[in-house]
Amino acid sequence: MEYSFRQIEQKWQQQWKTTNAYKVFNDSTRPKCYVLDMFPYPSGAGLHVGHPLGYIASDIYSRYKRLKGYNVLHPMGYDAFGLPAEQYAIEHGVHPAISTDQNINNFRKQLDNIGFCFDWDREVRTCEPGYYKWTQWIFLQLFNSFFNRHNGKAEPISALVAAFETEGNINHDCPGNARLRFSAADWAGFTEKHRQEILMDYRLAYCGYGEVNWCEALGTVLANDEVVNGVSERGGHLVIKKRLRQWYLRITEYADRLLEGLERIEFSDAMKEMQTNWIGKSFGAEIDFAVKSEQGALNKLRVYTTRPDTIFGVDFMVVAPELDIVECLKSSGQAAAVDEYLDYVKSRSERERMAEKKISGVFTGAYALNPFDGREIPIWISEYVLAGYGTGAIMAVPCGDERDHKFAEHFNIPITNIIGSLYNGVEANPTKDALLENSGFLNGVPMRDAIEIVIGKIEAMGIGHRKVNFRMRDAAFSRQRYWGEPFPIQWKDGVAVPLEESALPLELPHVDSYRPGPEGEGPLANIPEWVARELETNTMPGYAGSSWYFLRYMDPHNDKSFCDRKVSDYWGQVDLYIGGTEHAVGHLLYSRMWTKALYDLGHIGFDEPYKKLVNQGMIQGSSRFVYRLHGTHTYISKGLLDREDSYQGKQVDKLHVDVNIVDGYELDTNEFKTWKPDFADAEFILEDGKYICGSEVEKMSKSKFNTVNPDLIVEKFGADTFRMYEMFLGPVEISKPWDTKGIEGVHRFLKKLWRLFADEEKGLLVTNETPTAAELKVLHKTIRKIEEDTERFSFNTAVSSFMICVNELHDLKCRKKSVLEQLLVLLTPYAPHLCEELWQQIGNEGSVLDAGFPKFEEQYVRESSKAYPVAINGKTRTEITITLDADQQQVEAIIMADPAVVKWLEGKSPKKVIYVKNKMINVVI
RNA sequence: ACCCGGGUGGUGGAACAGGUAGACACGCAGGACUUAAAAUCCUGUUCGCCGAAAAAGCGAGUACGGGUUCGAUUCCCGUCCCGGGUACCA
Repeated sequence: MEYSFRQIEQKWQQQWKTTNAYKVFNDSTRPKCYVLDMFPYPSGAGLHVGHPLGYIASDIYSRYKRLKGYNVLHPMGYDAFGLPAEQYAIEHGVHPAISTDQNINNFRKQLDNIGFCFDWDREVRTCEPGYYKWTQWIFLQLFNSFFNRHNGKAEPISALVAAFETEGNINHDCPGNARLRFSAADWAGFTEKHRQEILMDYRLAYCGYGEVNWCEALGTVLANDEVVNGVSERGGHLVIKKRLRQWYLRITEYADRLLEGLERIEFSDAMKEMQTNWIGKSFGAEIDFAVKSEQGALNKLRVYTTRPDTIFGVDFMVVAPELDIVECLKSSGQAAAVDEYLDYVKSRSERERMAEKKISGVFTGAYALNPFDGREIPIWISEYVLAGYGTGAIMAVPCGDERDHKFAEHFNIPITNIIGSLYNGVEANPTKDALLENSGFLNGVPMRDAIEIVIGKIEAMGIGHRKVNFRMRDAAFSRQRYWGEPFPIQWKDGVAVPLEESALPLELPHVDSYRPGPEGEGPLANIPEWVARELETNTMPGYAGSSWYFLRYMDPHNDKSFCDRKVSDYWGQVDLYIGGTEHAVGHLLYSRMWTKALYDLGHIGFDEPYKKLVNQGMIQGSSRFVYRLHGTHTYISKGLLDREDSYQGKQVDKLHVDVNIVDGYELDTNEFKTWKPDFADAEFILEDGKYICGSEVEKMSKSKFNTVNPDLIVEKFGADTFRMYEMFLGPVEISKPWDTKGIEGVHRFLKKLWRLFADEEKGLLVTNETPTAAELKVLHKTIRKIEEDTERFSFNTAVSSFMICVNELHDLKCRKKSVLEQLLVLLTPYAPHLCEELWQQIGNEGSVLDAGFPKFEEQYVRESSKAYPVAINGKTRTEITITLDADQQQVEAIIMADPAVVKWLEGKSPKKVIYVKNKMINVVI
């Protein structure tokens, strides 16, 4: 009886399917547990070994919770809309629906191979009308709502209209237009169109205008990372900023609640910090500075600052170059320089602008006047100030801000020191603790106090006011693309009119060409019938479907509602969410916002989607390289090279080679010759009879030939080995390169475990004898460790513990059923196939999936003494075994009698003996 | 540039609340079984010094430079390198 994993795994996968072993019901007397993986995008490249890392972790946790008696929801589906499928369609003419379908089938086959416990009856695909009907429905909920700042909640827009009719907007500041003020009478007098324009400025999903990266040559809008140095990545065409009509989500209204919610959820501190920084709440003031300019067209410059206390240290102003006011500021002398600089900035993406180390900027020729001492302050423009944040203009205080300091140094702007000796003339000091100097009426005042004093003063003078700002902007919610959800919106006389609920889903129509429409519109604008119906031609972005999918899994077939309220009340929040940090400030913020809005409107009973988040690290690729003598078919083994790029002084080209035809670092030269036609005539210069490849850690990607298909690993070693090996690689949250070379060890472990139960010739060896104390100690140590490690997602150390357990039981020659069968249950979440097989072989009824997690009993592992490390002055010198109940005096007496300690004391008497119970002893001389 | 994370033997990693650095594996070396190989089993394996070897011992050591502490991989300050994110990749 040998461990034939292939046969065993296929048998149980089939069996579990037949018995519906993973079907989950929405009602149960057992406590619920919802375990979710981040939604995968089904890419054409298929699954590589990096993808399943998180899925295996969540699968283990799900199975563990099931053994612990929970009703576990662990679903899977596909975030199926997206740019790559559309790009593929443009290049190959294949409809995205078809390629997406193929990709999904491929993904599914690969997933099935690994033996996950997903309830596939709950699969969802965002691109199916049955799903996106509800994405559209939720969009309409947002469209038909506004954020009531008085109670901090989303409410129906009808409530706002009612308020406008009776009192105007006196109690409801307009988020889209802060200065808007009207009375009930005004409202009554407005045209319907005007009213709708006003309401648009309140809606949670609204239409506005925004700048995009426009590439005229491609006729399309580009993502930031498709733009490199002002030109398109594909083709190198010029890219400029263009203003387009866009949909937005008013996520900024939720900024405070998104911050507050972080206190109630278990995300890592790093993740909370990233979200907090992204939201970027700051307290400061807006201050108006009088302007002295040649044109005289602008009388004040409004800046936002978090440090009004430094107002006497302002040495220059910086205005975002794209602000309209720049035109009014420039003097005739500076006009040429300003215009030239504006041209430069136009070609720069926001990312490039922020990443730029080189300091650039131009003086406008205008001055602002310090309201307190009348000093003339030159107004500059520079790309380091962005139009979208604050007022798009800052007051620069070089002695207190590093970027301002560098700018001043670069342009030789004199620096005013307002913090005395705390400024060293070389580096800015951003302290808030200095006593102000050179600061008029603020001299001698601590900066912290001065903040309030200045705000009070500018408010009294009517030249500014206290202001809370957020770095976060409203989320752009439309794409000029085909492969996304259509908006359920019609445009009538320039007014957006929502479709009736009964008209949903508004299905994505078929198109013959995926080319963009006219004027930067999406492909839908090319369809005459669509345009004739006055339907919105934008589609929703990738994160629309993924912002609420966790709700649909609860009730995936419901055609009356996105999710029945009773069902969402039962499942509630996701208890464990596993996914990568790359979603930190995108998906994770959007879905939190959607959840809050749905909660406010009474559709669900909780306002945070994910109770606990565990981040999974990336599995990187370990690329392999061959070295070709330039212009020949001769390949040089790595060890023979002089340098990476030269062999005996001649040039060598470094080429990626498929990692799958390399064993460790040794190339299979025969396979290499058949890999690509180019290499058929390859000749090799070997070292020690081998061709040794170079290596590098890179992102796993098809183009680098470093992807490894999990199918191959499963084929060779089995799914159970694959699952455990991925966990054994290291902590789930750490990124690491994939390397197959350690997998043998995990496979050997499973075979060794198998041999505890059975022998190839003799068959089953398990006995009904009573276990010894030593065996029970091993078992219970392992129960405790596995439970602890699984609870804290330390799967790599859990695998180690299993290995230790099996090694020890092997040394004890343990064949006792009562011990071994409990070990099987412990291991089931990690290696379900093998455990189910042996569970059945040793004569158990029913499935090991529901066997119940073993109970740890302390009595079997109790120790009475410990071998203490004894250090002299912090250096461990010897080890002495002492009973655990010894007290300080007893311990001192024992160690003073120890020859090793006596030797190290060299006749001196110790100053102090530090004794930490159950840890260590340190003798200080 | 900014925000977040990471850096420990030849390799992946362990050390969970500041207490024996290197668990568990891979690889490598030696041995057993075998005609041989595979599989399996046993022994050793941070580096340096001492030593014929074994045993024992000494010194150094967790990216680098400082600090706090009886004691630092762990806490604090600074530096370097790598990864993720920076708003239309998902």
